[in-house]
Amino acid sequence: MSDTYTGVPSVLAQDLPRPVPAVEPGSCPVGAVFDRLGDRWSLLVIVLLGGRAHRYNELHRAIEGISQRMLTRTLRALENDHLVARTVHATVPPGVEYDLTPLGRSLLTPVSALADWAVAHAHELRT
Amino acid sequence: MSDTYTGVPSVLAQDLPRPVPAVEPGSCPVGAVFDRLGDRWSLLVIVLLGGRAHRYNELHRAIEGISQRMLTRTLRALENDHLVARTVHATVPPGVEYDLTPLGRSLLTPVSALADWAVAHAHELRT
DNA sequence: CAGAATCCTTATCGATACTG
DNA sequence: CAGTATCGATAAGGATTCTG
Repeated sequence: MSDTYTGVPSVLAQDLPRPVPAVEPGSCPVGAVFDRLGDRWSLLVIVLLGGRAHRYNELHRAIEGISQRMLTRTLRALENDHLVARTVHATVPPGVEYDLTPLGRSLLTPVSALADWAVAHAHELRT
Repeated sequence: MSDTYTGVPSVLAQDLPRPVPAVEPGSCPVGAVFDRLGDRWSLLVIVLLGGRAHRYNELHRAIEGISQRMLTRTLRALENDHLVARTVHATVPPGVEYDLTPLGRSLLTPVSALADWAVAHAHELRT
C-alpha cells in the first residue's frame, strides 16, 4: 500500500508519477467529502464557525446572498455529518447557536491547506 | 494578517478560536477551488491523471459511469483552469492525451491532505 | 428569533444519435 | 478515436409567505 489514499505522499506529491487504480465516484472518500462540502455554502459556514460560534441570524447576515432555505438546509446537512453542533438556549426569544464539533474543527486543517493553495495559485486559474 | 487565508495555521488548526471576517461566496478563493472541483467528476479526473497521462477513451473506461458529454465538459473546464493539458498526436487514428500541468500536479498535495482526512474520518460522518 | 412550507425558475446531467 | 448536438428528466436554488 502507499502512504496516502491517492497514492501520493502528502508532502511531496509532485515527485512521483505513480499509477492509480480506476475509481468510481461512490467509492472515493475524497469524493464523499466534496459531495458534502462542494456546494456553494457549506464550506463558507465551516470557515465562519471556525472563527467562533454563530447564531442563526448572525450567519444569515454574515453570508451575503444566502437564502433562509439554503442556510437551514446547509446547517442541517452539516449537523447530520457531525461537523456542526446545534444548541438551543431556552431564552425568550429563543437563541440557537451553531458551532463546530471537534470533527468539524479537525477538518479546518486540510481545508486550510487547500485554502493556502488557492490563495497562492488563484491568479494562475483561467486567464 | 494571519498565517493562512482562513486565519488558521495549516498545521495546528484546532488551537486557535480566532474571528474570521464575513465573506461572500464569490470573494473566497477556497470557494473558487470548490466551485471548480466540487462537481462529481473533476477531482476523479485529477487523481487519475495524477497517476499518469490518459487518452480520452482510457478515461472514459476508467471512470465508471461518466457520460461522454460530462467527460468532455470536465476536461474542457480543467483545461481552461490550466490544471490539465491536452495534446493531440497526429497519428491515424488521432490520439489525444490528457495530463496534469505543473499547476495541476501541485494541487495534488493539498488534495492529498484532504484525502487523508477523509479516509481517517469517513466513519464519523453520518451515522 | 429561528425556522417550515410552498412555488417556481434555472442549472445540471444522462441518454441517445451523429461526425471528422 | 475523440468528440459534437439535441433532448428530456431531475435536482438545486431563490423568493415569498407563514408560524411557534
